[in-house]
Amino acid sequence: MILGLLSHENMTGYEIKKRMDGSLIFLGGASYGSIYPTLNDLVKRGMATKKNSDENKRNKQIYSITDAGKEYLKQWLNFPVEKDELRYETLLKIFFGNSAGPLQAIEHIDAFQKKIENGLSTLLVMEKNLLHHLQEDSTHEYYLLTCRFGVKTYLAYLEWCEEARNYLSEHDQEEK
Amino acid sequence: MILGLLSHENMTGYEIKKRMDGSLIFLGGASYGSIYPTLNDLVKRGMATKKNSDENKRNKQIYSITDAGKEYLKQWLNFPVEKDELRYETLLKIFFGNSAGPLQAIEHIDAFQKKIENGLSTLLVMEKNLLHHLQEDSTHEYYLLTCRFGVKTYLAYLEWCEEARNYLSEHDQEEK
DNA sequence: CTTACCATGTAAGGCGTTACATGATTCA
DNA sequence: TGAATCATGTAACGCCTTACATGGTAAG
Repeated sequence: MILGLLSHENMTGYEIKKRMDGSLIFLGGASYGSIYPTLNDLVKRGMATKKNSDENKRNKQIYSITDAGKEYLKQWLNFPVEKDELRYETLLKIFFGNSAGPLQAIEHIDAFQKKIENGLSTLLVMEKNLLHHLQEDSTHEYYLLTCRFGVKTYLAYLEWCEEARNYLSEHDQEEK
Repeated sequence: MILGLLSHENMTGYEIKKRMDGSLIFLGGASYGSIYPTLNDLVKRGMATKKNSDENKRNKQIYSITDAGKEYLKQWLNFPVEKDELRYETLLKIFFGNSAGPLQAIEHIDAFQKKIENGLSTLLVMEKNLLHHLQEDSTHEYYLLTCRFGVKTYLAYLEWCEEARNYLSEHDQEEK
């Protein structure tokens, strides 16, 4: 992922982290404790270079991808996908929800729904922006596809939230 | 998750692994190298007991949840969700797809679609079974909700696959 | 009789997080 | 001037996987 980001533009470790925690959170995050060592490893392996920006006294390291790095990235992209993994604790808590009862489950669904609604509105803004700037850069088309994936799945999640809540509250009434 | 499984029925480590890799793969898997030590840890912490089944000469250890384990599980279920994480390598490869081009991206989408179609048909079978046996056990209602989540999201994925493939193949023609 | 599956566990190692340590700059 | 943000890194630790090591049983 870091190599991919560097293929789009030169960045510092700090900026990479921000990107991963921000608009790309959808693709997965990372901590400084993994970003900086990875970056240095990429340099060691000849896939990136590190330049000290002297713009300020700030100790700012700007990383750039090399041709070898681009080649490696292309190879990785070419390679079949190994792992697609969804790990939703919410889902686990719903699955074992019988131990705690419907009210607990509904609380988890409510919390989940709020998170998803927030994520969705972010994605919709991104989508709009991408549609505006599609012509500028062909990478934007791929961003858009990823974004659309998010929009569609989040809409499905929200439908599920409604359905599940209705199901559980009906069941809860029967119990009384 | 192991504690949750034990709350539903007594099991061996081997059975737990099979369950996690089978119908519950949706909730996440685990290796023996994490299951057996966890099981022993649960025993050490008084949350489960281990009984040697003497049915055969087979060295079969059957684990059961204790009251303390049930209590701990309930507390965990009560606790707010900390992490819902989706890590789809497919998505990452689509996002950086510009480096490899639309044909590569379409290949990843095709492979993804096949995986999802398989998963969906499994989920639909599960759903049917659950609907048949809903009355028997109230845990089934929670299984059904989880299953419905899968069905809905997988359908959304498949819609996305169509959309993305169309988008990319149009774009590919323009390039020629 | 041998292949596949049942069954349990340990050891080494990889990967990533959290916490720590440090310091500059910007803005209110 | 103090808080927030920019900025980089290391060390300890936890968690998990892979690979190894071992053996029983069922079915063809």
